[in-house]
Amino acid sequence: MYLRIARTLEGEIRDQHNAGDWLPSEHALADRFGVNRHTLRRAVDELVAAGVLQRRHGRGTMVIDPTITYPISSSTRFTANLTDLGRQHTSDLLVSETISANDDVRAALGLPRRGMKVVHLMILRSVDETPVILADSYLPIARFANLVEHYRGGSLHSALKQHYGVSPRRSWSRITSELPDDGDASLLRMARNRPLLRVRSLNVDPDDDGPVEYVCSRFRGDAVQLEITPS
Amino acid sequence: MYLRIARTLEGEIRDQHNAGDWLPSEHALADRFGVNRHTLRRAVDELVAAGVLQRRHGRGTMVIDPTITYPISSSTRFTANLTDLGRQHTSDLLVSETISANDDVRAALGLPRRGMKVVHLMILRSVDETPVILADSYLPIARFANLVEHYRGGSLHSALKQHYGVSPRRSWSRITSELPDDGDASLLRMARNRPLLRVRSLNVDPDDDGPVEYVCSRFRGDAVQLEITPS
DNA sequence: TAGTGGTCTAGACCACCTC
DNA sequence: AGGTGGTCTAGACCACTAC
Repeated sequence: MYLRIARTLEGEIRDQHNAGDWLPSEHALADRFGVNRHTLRRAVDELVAAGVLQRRHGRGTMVIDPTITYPISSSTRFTANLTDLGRQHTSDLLVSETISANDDVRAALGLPRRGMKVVHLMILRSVDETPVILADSYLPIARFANLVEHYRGGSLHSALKQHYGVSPRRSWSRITSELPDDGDASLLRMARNRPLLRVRSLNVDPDDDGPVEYVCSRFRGDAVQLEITPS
Repeated sequence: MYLRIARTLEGEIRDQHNAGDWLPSEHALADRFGVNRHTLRRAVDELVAAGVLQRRHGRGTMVIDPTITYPISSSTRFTANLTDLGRQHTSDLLVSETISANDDVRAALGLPRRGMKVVHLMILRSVDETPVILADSYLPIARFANLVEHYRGGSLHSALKQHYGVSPRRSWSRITSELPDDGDASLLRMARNRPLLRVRSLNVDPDDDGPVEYVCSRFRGDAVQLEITPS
């Protein structure tokens, strides 16, 4: 019964509601479907788990953007070629700062000592107003002095080439899948219970194979397909 | 209260239980904690969602391997190199049959007509009794006649080489992330709300680049890390 | 047939938010 | 103060699994 109610509700939401709308109260919905409030809650549980609804204690139950939550047609998927990651799409620079490298970054970039400084860039790449990739880039400050001043947005790799004469080449990529934290889910406009593709990769200087950029990218797992072909 | 019970239960499970153990019944646990069965169920819900427990209707509630469920240390992760996929680990042949190719398989293998026959193999690869990869392989029957008889388990690519003289080479791989369905979650002993890495790839004959095998592999996203390095 | 988890009902009280 | 979602209780019946 709760599954039937969930399907009914889901259809109505897709037809009649937009993101941000508030649902009638659980009490009202339970009355309307002629079931106990617990049963109605169980139905809403399903849609919360599916990423369609979001509960707010004391306020109500809100509709989340349904158009992104259900990219059922595979034609709506983005395809990202691994060799092109970090070089395409419109991008917004969210963070640009100099920080001390943590252990992961140090290991990837081969920095010898703790606490060495790196430039941290957080970039959100979008296609047609839809956020697709959220990427943290880490570059050693020793090699890219003043990068924070030189790069203000757009193509990072163009800036690297223009100001430092480097055209990084991908060395390796490691792919895992996780659930997003609140911040990532919000920026990528995805439900917290939908999977996230995480790609960590290292870019090196093609001349000397020295590490120049460590990137941790996050994709909406349901919206992006990574394609790997032999180089 | 249900959160307190969940934490208590989780601690006991990690200390005293191994994967495959059955928990006491909900009725017994509710009695023991002095709460209503619904409250106890709500606590168990948490651990099911966290991937610690798995319910089986009519049988009981089972403990899932906690060492894989919480791979907090990255050293406990499996690493699979994309070029090695399908050639390693111990494997169980779950399904071996001849079927009509669906559209996805036809497109990948370049089969001209609808309804052409392919061999479908479903293989579960495990490491130390832990299921890691679940793979569906599709091979054109025209090229691999009697494969169902020739291959009974073990290394598929050894069998292909021995009986058909082919050593397939990876042509491309496409990676997405999804939530598992019931069957996949059960076979991979993972929670339904944890992410799944899905890798679709095509293997070709190195001699003529003709498609010989289309593979759809599923990994536990939290237990496996795909590594990609230039060949 | 007995035991297990799955669902539904009915009612109560609490915590949170808005007015 | 009144409405919303969050939790707990009590009891019932069903569906599935094992013996």
